[in-house]
Amino acid sequence: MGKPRGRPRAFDERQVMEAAREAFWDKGLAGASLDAIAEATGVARPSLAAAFGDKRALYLRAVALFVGQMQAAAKRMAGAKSLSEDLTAFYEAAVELYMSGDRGQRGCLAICTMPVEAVESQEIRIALNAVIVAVDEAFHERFKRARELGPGVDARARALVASSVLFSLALRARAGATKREISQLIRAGVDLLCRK
Amino acid sequence: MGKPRGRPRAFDERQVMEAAREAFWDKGLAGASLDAIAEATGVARPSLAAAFGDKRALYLRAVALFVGQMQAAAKRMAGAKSLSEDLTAFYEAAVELYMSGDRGQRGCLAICTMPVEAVESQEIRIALNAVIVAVDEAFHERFKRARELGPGVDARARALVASSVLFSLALRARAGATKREISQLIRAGVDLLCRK
DNA sequence: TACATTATATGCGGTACCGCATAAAAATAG
DNA sequence: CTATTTTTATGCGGTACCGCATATAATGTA
Repeated sequence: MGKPRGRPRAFDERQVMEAAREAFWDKGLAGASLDAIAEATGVARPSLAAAFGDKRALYLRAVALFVGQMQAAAKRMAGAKSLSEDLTAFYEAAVELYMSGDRGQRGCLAICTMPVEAVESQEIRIALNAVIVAVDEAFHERFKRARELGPGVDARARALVASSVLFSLALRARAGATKREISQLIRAGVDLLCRK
Repeated sequence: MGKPRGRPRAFDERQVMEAAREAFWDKGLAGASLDAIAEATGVARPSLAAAFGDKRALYLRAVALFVGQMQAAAKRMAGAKSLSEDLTAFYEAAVELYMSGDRGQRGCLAICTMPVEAVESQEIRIALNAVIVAVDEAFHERFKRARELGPGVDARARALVASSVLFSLALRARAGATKREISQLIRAGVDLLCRK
């Protein structure tokens, strides 16, 4: 493929996406403004619109970027160690992300900012559901391989509860929970999830 | 207390609160407009401001109204029946509320609309945390009384996971989960939470 | 009946926001 | 060098929203 025809992009698409992710992570879809993203990146709004579409489309791309990073972390859970070690490692990696950010803890971009939009926007509702299902399936995969649990254990049921613990961590982190409280939940969740 | 001095209220405060709750439940704080609430109730905006303060104050009152209704439902969990029956009954009562609404499922007003505001507004972050803690404590009370579980079981740890299941139900309902999926989660959660 | 008090109704001011339209700029292709 | 294509920059239009200020109405009190 040769060089593109017209005037080249003057901005870095990845940089804009990261700025958008930060803005939406802090304020959600309704609370964030394209003006702020445009100013933060030095890109004019019409350029954003041409490259990414409208505000909602940019938001959904930012969510996808975030989810992709989460899924990369989830692969560390692929069964290298024991079930409880893998679960703990994944929860801790997630919390690491949830508690990052200079301006305080922000939880999960998807779980903490999509639900509020999910009633008015079918598109976002479907995307949110896709995120939830993906988390369920990631845990399901891990539980299916868990030989620590007897054959009578329902891997699917465990996965639903494991997802719930993750969502809870996401919410609590954003609500300002301490690391100590977070750790207690991780321990309680893993302990219960690994019962025979 | 005698009658108040000046001109009497021409609107029903409770009716306004319910309209506010509906609006915020659907759209969240940023997405809902005072204009819409004013129009829906026939009350002019300045009257709302005089009676309830600004938008955020009205939102927090609507959340308090909702949480109060939830807590009333939680008291049904006071230990009348077995642990698993009480947990199931409470989850089902909550889900009943989460899946109500003509325009589709809305989940929990607090869990689904407060987090997005919790980064920018310390007031809402604290209020959200208070809701979470209240849920934790409600479950904690119930687990402390559960004699089905041995004395070695950590009631506090169980409560943290039980809360997580509730939050998960709230999120999934808003994401459009089916009643079947919701039921599976309740069953999986209760089953695990009642393990010895 | 006159006054004080509270609530209501209307309207203004300012801000922020999104989307689009138009014109200029920067690159490639012929 | 000209034409074409794509991006950029500026600006306009319209909408929605919140908060406040002012004037009016309705009630209790003297």
